[in-house]
Amino acid sequence: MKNVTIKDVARQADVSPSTVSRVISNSPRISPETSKRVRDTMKELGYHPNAIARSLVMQKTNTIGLVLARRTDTAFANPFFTEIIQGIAVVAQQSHFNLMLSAAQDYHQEREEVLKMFQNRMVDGVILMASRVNDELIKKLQQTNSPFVLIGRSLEIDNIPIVNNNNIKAAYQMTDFLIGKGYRKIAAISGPADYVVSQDRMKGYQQALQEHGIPFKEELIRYCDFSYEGGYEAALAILKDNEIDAFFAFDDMMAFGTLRAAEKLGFAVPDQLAVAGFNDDPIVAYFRPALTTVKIPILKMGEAAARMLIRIIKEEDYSGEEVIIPTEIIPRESV
Amino acid sequence: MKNVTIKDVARQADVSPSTVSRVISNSPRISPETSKRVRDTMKELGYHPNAIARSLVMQKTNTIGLVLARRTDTAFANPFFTEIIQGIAVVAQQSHFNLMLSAAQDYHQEREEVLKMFQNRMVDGVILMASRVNDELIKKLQQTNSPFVLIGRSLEIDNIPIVNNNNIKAAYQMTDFLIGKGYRKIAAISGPADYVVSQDRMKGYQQALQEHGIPFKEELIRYCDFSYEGGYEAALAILKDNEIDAFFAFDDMMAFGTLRAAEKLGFAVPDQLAVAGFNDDPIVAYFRPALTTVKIPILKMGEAAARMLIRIIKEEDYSGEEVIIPTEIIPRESV
DNA sequence: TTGTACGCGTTATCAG
DNA sequence: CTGATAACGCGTACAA
Repeated sequence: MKNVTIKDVARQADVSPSTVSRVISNSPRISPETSKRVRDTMKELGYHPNAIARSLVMQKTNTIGLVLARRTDTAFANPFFTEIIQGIAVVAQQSHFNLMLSAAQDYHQEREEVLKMFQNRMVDGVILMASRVNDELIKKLQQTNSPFVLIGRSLEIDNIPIVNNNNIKAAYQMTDFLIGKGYRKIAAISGPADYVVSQDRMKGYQQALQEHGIPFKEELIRYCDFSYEGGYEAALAILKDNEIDAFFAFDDMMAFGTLRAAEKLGFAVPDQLAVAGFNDDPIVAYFRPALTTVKIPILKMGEAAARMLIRIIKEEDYSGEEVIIPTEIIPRESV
Repeated sequence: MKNVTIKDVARQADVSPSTVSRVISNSPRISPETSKRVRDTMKELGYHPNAIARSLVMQKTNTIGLVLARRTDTAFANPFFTEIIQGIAVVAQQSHFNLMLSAAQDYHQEREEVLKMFQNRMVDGVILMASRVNDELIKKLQQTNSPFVLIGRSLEIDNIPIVNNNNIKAAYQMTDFLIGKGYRKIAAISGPADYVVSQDRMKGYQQALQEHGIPFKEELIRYCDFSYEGGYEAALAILKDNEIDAFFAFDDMMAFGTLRAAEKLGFAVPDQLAVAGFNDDPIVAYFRPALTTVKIPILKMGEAAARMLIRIIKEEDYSGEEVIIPTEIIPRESV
């Protein structure tokens, strides 16, 4: 049951290991006969190249890393992440890259995991989904020339490989859409304040209000987790002390929570209260009332990120760019 | 920017490479002074062991593989899989194992992917989530002595490492529960017929009917994808030609589809028609009417599988076992 | 307690 | 067109 190596093939085919190696890599300077003979013995012996040994000498692992920088439970509960992973997995597959997954419990651990992946030479590059501001991890990766691509981070840092949607614009448009529908007292339920997505969406929300001459009220906004429970509690809190006619939740799961909170307090949606979300998770359309939301082509973002990373790894003189994926408002029943 | 190796450390600390190696592996026979000196220089030089090189010599990758054997879109759309992944990821992390993810588009490609992982020596073992009957992949893995653990496969093959829930029993209990509630004309919506889970749940369903003296009717069962759309269409088809008082869908997403189909045709749930699901996906509780379902501790199954696989890999004389995770009926509004 | 020499499976360089 | 030989970075008998 011993593993058959390049040497075994060489011996059997009566050539040197180098020749076998050349056959494997389709080297042009090799006679058709030997090539065939070697290929035959490879089949015969059931030979498969050892990727580890190859990695060692090539200094390339053909592996990309992905670390989820949230408590894994919240990360996986949100369909957003699984869809991103899906996009990445498919592209990796097509490009003959392996995908290494790692889950970090918090922000600090994410840093450790990412650095470890590089330090142990397990990956050729990573895709980062963490979205906090002010990340020294980024600097570190830049300093050490470690290939990486960001997903969903701010645009404020320049010249950095990133796949994003324009959160400011999207939030602006949704808010504008709500105002156009006649809503004036629009409350906002945001994700954690230190996430760039939260900040950007908040900006767009405020911009739209301002342009329509609607005063921004601090008491109409709440920050919470990107979760059903977070949205639920936040909505209850806002409804308790304020009279409003619409909710704009910066995430679909939060929007669901909002929906149920409104329902619980006896508000009819959308007649007495409108609710809008963000993401267009696949599950959204199945709920009642169906959620009006901002569609983000999440899958495409994952794919784009993977493609960019692989290109950065492969091409010496390409170091990534900024890709903005366009969003779209999906009107449904909840508004 | 060159990578610092064991040799660099050795030279700097004025010892031999083997000594450094011993320090790394905490070899007992080494003087405290040299140990300290070596450790210091490791820090000083920013040394990190190269996992690839280590893998090559140790013939261990410390990596477990996971391949999703569905069209990736359907795989990821179903929360079941993401939760399994989560459980696996957490345990892998704790055990200092890497997790390699791979997505296969179909049954045949799954086989290729799994074998490739082993042939290229990328993994020490794999976790399989494919659930079709009669799998030669399994045999192949057994023959080649490749560590693996199954999740959710049949119990019919003996002596095989597997984490499962007792689908027959669970389906029996849910059907029995429905009958106890007074329902008699219970239709079943199953996943694909060649999946073992489907078959097992169907068995339990039939057993319960039989024990209560209720005749089993072929026209009251339908097979479809594990998806919302599948359940929706199946329910419509059944309702079109039959008069029934309850649906038992063998998956929550299908149950949702069923729910909406009933709604569409004007049936009030649960007053005119009961609907029961399977899995207890986290999202279930948020729907209206909230779904009565069979709770499977999915996360625990992932964890158990990962733990078992790692133990198989590490312990020479342990080759896995059969772990049955208990299920539980969660009564909610839909029944 | 430490150092030397060899091997893990491949690729690359340099001769021939 | 092909074959030695030397790396890649590390672990480990065997010696000292």
